[in-house]
This record gives sequence, C-alpha cells and structure tokens, in this order.
Amino acid sequence: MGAGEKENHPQAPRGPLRTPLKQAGGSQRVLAELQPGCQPLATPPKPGEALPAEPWTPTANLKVLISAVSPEIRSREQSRGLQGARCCQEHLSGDEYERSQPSRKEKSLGLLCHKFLARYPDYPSAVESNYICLDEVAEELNVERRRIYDIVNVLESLHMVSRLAKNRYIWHGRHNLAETLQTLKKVGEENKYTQQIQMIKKREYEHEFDLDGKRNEEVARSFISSEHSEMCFVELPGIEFRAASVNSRKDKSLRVMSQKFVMLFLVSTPQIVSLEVAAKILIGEDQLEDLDKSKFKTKIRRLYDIANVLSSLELIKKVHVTEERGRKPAFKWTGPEVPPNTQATKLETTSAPCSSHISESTTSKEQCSKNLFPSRVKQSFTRHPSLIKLVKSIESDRRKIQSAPTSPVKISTTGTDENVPVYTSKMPQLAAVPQYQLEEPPKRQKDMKKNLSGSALEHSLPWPEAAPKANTHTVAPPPKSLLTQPLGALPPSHRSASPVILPQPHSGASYAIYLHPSQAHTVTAYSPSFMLQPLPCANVTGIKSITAKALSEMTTKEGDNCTAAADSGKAMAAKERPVMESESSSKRCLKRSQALQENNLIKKHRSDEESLDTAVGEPTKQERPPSISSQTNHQMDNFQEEKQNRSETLDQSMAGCSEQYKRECAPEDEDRTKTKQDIPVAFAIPAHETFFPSGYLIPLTQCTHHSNKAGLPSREKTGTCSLHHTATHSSPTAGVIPMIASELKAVNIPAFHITSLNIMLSPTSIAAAPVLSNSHLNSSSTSSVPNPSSSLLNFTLQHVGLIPAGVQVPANPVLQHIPIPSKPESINHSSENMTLQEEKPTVPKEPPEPQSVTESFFRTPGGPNSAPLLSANSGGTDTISQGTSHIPQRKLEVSEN
DNA sequence: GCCTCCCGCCAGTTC
DNA sequence: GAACTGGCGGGAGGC
Repeated sequence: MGAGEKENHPQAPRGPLRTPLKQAGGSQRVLAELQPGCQPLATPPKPGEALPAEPWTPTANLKVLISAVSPEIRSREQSRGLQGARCCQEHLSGDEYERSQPSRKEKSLGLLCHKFLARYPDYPSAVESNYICLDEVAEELNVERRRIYDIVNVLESLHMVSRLAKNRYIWHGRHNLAETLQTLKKVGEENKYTQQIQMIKKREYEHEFDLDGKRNEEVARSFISSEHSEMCFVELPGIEFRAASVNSRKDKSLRVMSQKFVMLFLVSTPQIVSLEVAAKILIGEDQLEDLDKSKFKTKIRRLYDIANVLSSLELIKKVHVTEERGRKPAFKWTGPEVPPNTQATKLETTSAPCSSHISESTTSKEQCSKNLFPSRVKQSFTRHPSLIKLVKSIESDRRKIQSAPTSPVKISTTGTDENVPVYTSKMPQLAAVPQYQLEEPPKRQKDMKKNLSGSALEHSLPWPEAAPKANTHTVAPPPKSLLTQPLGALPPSHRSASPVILPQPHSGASYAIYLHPSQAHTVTAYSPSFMLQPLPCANVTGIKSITAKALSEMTTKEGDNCTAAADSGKAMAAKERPVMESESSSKRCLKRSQALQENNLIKKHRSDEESLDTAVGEPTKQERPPSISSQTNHQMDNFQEEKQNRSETLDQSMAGCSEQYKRECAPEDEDRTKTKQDIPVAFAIPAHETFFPSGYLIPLTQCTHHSNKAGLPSREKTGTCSLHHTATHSSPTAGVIPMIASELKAVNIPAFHITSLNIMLSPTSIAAAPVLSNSHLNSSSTSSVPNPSSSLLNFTLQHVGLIPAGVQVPANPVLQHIPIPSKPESINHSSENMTLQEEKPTVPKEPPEPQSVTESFFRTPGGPNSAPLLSANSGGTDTISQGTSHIPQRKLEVSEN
C-alpha cells in the first residue's frame, strides 16, 4: 500500500485507499485498556502488523475499492455516512460500512481536538500520571496519528502537554496556560506584533489606493525582518523539549506558528486577528523574500489547523471581519484575559537589556541551556531572551526546591549553622542550602548594590527598563525588578499575599505577616491597627496591573484609601481596568483592598532607596539579598508614619470587606475556580529587623488547579501534590522555596514555617508554635481536615494580641467564585473599521460549564485588551457598535453563515 | 467559486 | 533501516 502504510493508520477505514487493517477496535483497544499508559518507547505496530487477524469482509474491501475509483460513489457513500459504532465496523457489511463513514466535518480537527481534550482533565492531578500515548489516542479517536500530532503540537505550544519520549507526551492541562499566555504576550509585545499588524493593515490600505505600495512594502519588510530575526519558540521553565527533533524544524513548526498566532491575539486590540494578517506576519518572519501565493496559502492552511485546536480550547472563536475589501475570516480571542506584563515578574526583561544581567550568571545560563537542549544535538531552538532571566530564577528555584524541606521543623534559636535548616534532615537538602549560600549571596549583593546605586545611577540598573521610569518623582514607579525580584520565585498565586503589620508590644518588634488578601481582610477586621502592605501582585484574580501614573496619583491621596482606590480604578479604567458598574459589594471590597495594596505598594517603593542605602551600609545586612523583606522593612517605616492616618479608613473598609468576603466565601467546587493566587502565604517578620528575604514561599501553582474533574482526594491537595508535581513535571515553579538559612541566621531569627500559611515568628513568638507537618502543605480550605496553618495563624494573631482568644481566622481562604458582573463595554475606537460577524461554531458545544473564577476574571469583558464591540452588520456597513454588552463574544451579533 | 481543511506524501530525525 | 515526526500542498467538501 505504499504511502498509505507509511503512516500509522490507527483506525478504521476512513479513506478509501487506506489500509483497512487497523481498525478501531477490537483487540487493540482492549489491550490498550488493559495497559493504560502506553509503554514509553514502544513502537506502535504498523497497521498491517497490528491486526493481521482482522481482515475485512471481502464485501467491505470491494466497496472500498469501488469507492476509491469513483468519487461519485465515494461522495454518495459519504453523504450517507453515519458515524456508526467504530468497534463494530469490521463486522459491518459493505453498506453498513458506507454509512459508517464519517463526514468531513465529523473528521475535523476541531472536533477531534474536542475528543482529545475530553480525555484529559483541564487541571490534572499531579500525582496521577497523565501520559499520552499518541498511538493509543490516535486509535481511540479513530484518526491517524498525523492528526494527533497537529493537536499535540498546538497544545505543546501552550504548554498544555510536553513531550516525554517518542510517541509519548505528558498532559499538563491548563495549569500552565495563564503563565504561558502571559509569556507569549510579553514576547509578542517585545516583538512589536502590534506595530506589525498595524503596518500590514496600513500597507493593505495603501495598496488599495495604490499609494506607493512598493515602497511601503519594503519598509514593512525591513521592519518585520529587523524585529523578528530571533523569534523562536517560547518555553516555560520545566517544560522544555527533550527531543532534538522538536528543535529541528523551528521556524515552520506548528508550535511556533501557534505561539505566534496566539501572540497576535494577545497584543492586538481588539483581540481579533484575521487569518490574512496572521499569515502575512508569519510569512514575514520566515521568508520575506518569497511572499508568494503558495506560501501564503500554506500558511493559511496551517493557521486553520491551529485555529481549530485553539477554538476547541475555547481560546479563540471564529468570526468574520468585513472590511472595505470584503469579508475576511478572522478569529477573536475568547480565552483568558492576560494581565499586563508589568507584574509578570519572571518576564520582566526585554531581549536586549537582559544580556548584561545574564552575563552575571554564566552558570545559570549553562544550566538553562543544558536543560533546554539536553541532547545537545542541534540548538536550533534558543530560549527567548526574555526568558533568560526567568531561567535564572528557575535555576535558583530548583536549588531551593531541592533543598526544600519535606517536613517543616522548627529551627533552633542558636545562631550556629546547625540551626540553620528548618528543613528536613535529608542530606541533599541540607547540602543544597550551603550551596545556595555560597552561590547566591555575592550575586545578590551585587544586585542589591546595583539597586542601591540605581537611584543615583539609573543607567546601571540591572533592569534597564526601569531606568527611564525612575524619574524625579517622589514616588518613582518601582523598577519592576526591584519590586518583583524578591518575589521572583513567587508564583503569581503568592504575589497576592499581603503583608500585614503586626505590632508586637511584647517584644518591641512588629511583625509583618504576609497574608492572602482575604486573610488580611479578616485580620484587619479584628485589629484596627492593622495595615495592609502591598506586594507586587500578579493580578490573575482580577487585579489589573497599575500604571506608574496611577500609582503616583494614588500615592498623593494616601489620606483616603477609598478615594485612592477609586482613583486608581479611574486611572486604570481608561486603559486597563474597566469600570464595573454593577459589581457586587464583595468585589468592590476586594477591589478596594487591592487598591489599598497598590497604594501601599508605592509607599513601599518610595522607601526602598533610602532603606536600601541604609541597609547596605551595615555589614550584617550586606549579606542579605535584596528582597521583599527589605522593602517590607521600609514599608513598615512608612506604615508607622501613616498608620494613624489610614487605619481608620482602612479598618472601615476592610472590616466591611472581610465580612462581605466571609459571607461569600462558601466552600464549594472551586478547584477550577482557584487561580494561582489561591494559596495564602504568610510569614511574620519583625519589623525592626526585617531585612531578610521573603521566607518560605510556596509556589504551588499547579496544585491549586486540581480539578474537580480529576476528582482528587483531599490528600492530593496537600503538599504531596506539589512535590509530586515537581517531580513529574520538573517544574521549578512548583515546590517549596525555603528561606535562605543564612539570612535567617543573619538576623538571628528562627524561622518557623508552615505550608499553606507560612509564618515566621520572632523568638518571642516562636516558643509555643507547633510544629507542623508538611503534609498540610497547601491544604485546601475545602478540606475537612483541620487546617493546622489556621491554628498557627490564630495562634500567632492571638499571641500578638491582634485577635481575641477564641476567634478563628480562616487560614486558607479560597477565592470565591466571583462572576464578573455585566458592565458596559468600554468602547475602543480603534482604527479598525470593520464589521464583525461571529462564526457559527462548527463543533457542537457542550452545555456550558459553570464559569470558573478564572474564566470569570479572565474574561473580563472590558479588560485591558478587550475588543471594541463590533457589531455584526448584515447590511454591510462598517461600524463599530457602541457596545453596551457584557461579554464581547456573546454580544457580537452572530451572523449565521 | 471561494473557503475551509482533510489527507497523506515524503523528508528529516530519532532510535 | 525502521519508526517517528511533522512540513507541506493537492484537492475535496461545504457553503
């Protein structure tokens, strides 16, 4: 059968000329079921070899041959085709087989992808192995393996799967999706895709009017080529391609195309990309010289392939854009709203400037490279520059993870090295700490010095992008790195931790407990003297990033937090944060508290320079890395000054919030609704000597997403999952990052850590603190198991007199599913002059699931990049509707095609 | 007739 | 050298 046999035809007689031997069914599937999780490197048998004993009936064979020679017959047969039971096909008569032929639509990649996705949970458990055996999948889905590659490649571009070995992938689900999208957005921005899109549109326009088209084309080409010479596949840490083959066809790879395609959506406003534009951009990057029609057509084909998969993922939706030149197919982003990158801590570098910073860490780079290209075969793929820094922190994270305790143990208060590890007794972990100490401090010190000198010598900042922003404002917008670096190890989930100042009258030292905002609400409700201290938070929970300007404005209104919050909202509304008119009171509270945090963020940063200057002068502190704690130190100073002014207002608002929040925080099926921020992280830091790093940070990003689909036992929601997950996925973002022991030692503060709620206590507070097991790591509030972290938190709060005895503060509140309320769409009068028609989905949609929090937040209709409402206008007039709709994609008037 | 995209050839890569 | 992987484009189905 020649070519037909060259590929695996796992199933059924789909095509007339295909070998009928490997059919759906039967014995192989049974075997597959008996052998779940295919053998990693097992070579799938060829169709002919696979089922030699499953011949078709002679009649069926005859039919196939007949239909092969006659397209009419074939088409007639296919029109009659029914999707009969696959497993019975071999027993069907010829007519029955004919009817079993699926129609073309039934074989579409989109539908196939739906079936594929249905096999795996969106948020798989880390402990259960979600291996994908391509052969098995192809067989079960009744398609050839070639098609599975198409799907898998796109999924891989989103890091929803990663390749384990030949014929074998591992399913990550959507755990990494938010991070991936953020990364892609960042890279897309760096690559100036927005400008490219505009350039292409402009070019089209000028072409239309014959305005010096040739010259503009050249300009555009040079623009594109200069901007994209080094565009490459964007990887996430821990999810790297392990096979050189994957790296070998980079430019035209469906993966890369898919990523670029996604980038176009993420950077464009409105988030609608026409196939034509996308193809042109993609071609432009590949081969500008032959922008011929065939290449264009090929690109379009591939984009359809990608789009089908993305549609199945519900990331995009097909629409039609009617422009002057007619109706064009396009796709609209319907996926999660990707927050602005200002707080994407790991992605803060731009391609050019990062190099200087990278050069400081050759070791890390080599390690990164090693991870990237383990086989060292052909390094066609290079990590995008924006990720180099990320990789650096990953390597650091990995070290920390390796040295992370599996079981928290209270450390001794003696100042010797022996007391340093709170960590487990496991030797490798112990060994890892000194290694970290040896490697990191000088570098950190160096970085810190750079930070310190940054105010005076802005150009010497290791984060060049921050330099221009560090202006003469009293409240200079914090260099992203400065703010985020200390929390660089923090997954977005933990960046929402809010330090709360705990005055400690007994010891004379105050504490800063980093709380999840919801915890902070609760705590502040009990103690009027509490202040929320902001961290640069990822805003996956719906907190939009804040512009420097908005920050400055907010800072000027520190007397009135609510006003500041409102102002911040106002400041952001125009560009980033939509005004939500009908938001619930709980959300308003949340927002208020977020604004408070943002407000405080400024103050924190304002004091950074001075405090760092002071700090670096002290020998004992020189060893300490620039960290959030240093900022915290000065935040506290600020707070001391401003506490009196603000506490009243804050208390009022926060008390209301906490009550509101508590009321609405009913435990429910929130696995899917949980975002990465859901894990509260808290630790207490004596304010008088707080210049040490952020303590235990528990990036359990993927554990938080264990879905209800996966049906996890509660045990899996505990710390074991993160560890498992780390092992399974090699994700450095998962795991426990311990506080640097030397730094603890430097301030002579024993650290006590728990897991989901991490608290470090001063010696005065540590005395009675219970020792907690790591098994409680990340314990979910939904768990019926008593949460020890809650006990500790309550213990701590009671101990410091912040809450009365007997009062219980929820230690691990989970963000409630807060649906985005309807709100007027902000109109973005973009230059787009087009009419949008929503495509009728080809794939039958299943009943919509209840929207998760993630989706709710992400799909903020009027989000930063939300598209203007483009009305379907059957009359053909090009209009942008003055949208009043709530959800763009739903508001689009669907024009049935 | 155009849009969409399935299908499978075939070349590069891996084992 | 067999098997895996995936770029690529012909051409069929759908509208």
